[in-house]
Amino acid sequence: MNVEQIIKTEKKIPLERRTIIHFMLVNNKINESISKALKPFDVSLQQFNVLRILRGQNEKPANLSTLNERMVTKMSNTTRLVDKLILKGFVDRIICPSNRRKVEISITTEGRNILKKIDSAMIKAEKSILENISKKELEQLNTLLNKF
Amino acid sequence: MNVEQIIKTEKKIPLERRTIIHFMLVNNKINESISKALKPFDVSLQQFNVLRILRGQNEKPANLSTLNERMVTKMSNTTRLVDKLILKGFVDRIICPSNRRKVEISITTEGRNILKKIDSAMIKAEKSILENISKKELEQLNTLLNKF
DNA sequence: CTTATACATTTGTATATACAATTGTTGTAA
DNA sequence: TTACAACAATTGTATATACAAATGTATAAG
Repeated sequence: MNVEQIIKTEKKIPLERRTIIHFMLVNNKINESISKALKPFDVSLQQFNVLRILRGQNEKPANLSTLNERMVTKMSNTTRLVDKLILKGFVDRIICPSNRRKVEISITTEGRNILKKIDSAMIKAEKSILENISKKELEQLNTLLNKF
Repeated sequence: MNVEQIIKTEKKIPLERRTIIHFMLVNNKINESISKALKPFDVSLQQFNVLRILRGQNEKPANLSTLNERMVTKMSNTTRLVDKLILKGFVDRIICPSNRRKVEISITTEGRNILKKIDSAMIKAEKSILENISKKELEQLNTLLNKF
């Protein structure tokens, strides 16, 4: 991936700016790959993220603020994100009996089933995204990302 | 930046997946920084990108498809993005005389002025994003990003 | 017990973006 | 020259997201 070539400029970009642009370009590519993998299941990246969080709770439901805390990309409207998942039948939402201000969101069997199907597509997407990166390079990348 | 801590999970995430999540987290942070830097100027990241492309043309106007080609994050509606910039008085748009299907978009003096102001805010944001990264690490990062 | 404050979520509204269909223009083959 | 395909941008529409205000509930102070 050559930055100058992709954004079609002949100018020399300072290393700092170039790195940030580079970063965004790679991120776009990653997002495209993953969105494409999710498309057949009619589930967005954010929706998938919520489903995965709920599965990770093993049976224990989560409330909205917990979901928000754990999402990779925080959203300013998790209510409506959950609305969509309810419409699709992948999650349930009930008012928390011990604190009626809160809400308890849990994944349904149907939600677990779709997640299971998505899992293999996701692993495939991840592999294809990282196909040119060795394990050593992955570790190196993680070390660098830690510095941000 | 510790991935597990940020998304608040105790589970071990496989290195591939962890790297991708890590990547997204850093990207979110970068976007936040830059958006915050742009906020006082009431210009979005994409709008800023278009302005910078137009400035890079030195005087030569660009048409829509050229803009789209050169944008870091491609959009499926550059027309309306340009509409916003016209409303703000930062760009002009005329129908291309030699080919009336095309359009010629150019940056106005006002656009150049705001860009000049944004420039220093942007350099500051870039510096703060990369404050913990040495030059050597930057180069290392670029090498790794090239592999995607 | 009443009132005020903090909390958790939802709703309203504006804006942004994606995608497909449409419009208007140009090039080209008969 | 006409008819048709290709091109470039715009428009319509649905969906996504951001942000602030509103709703309903719990907690705490007097």
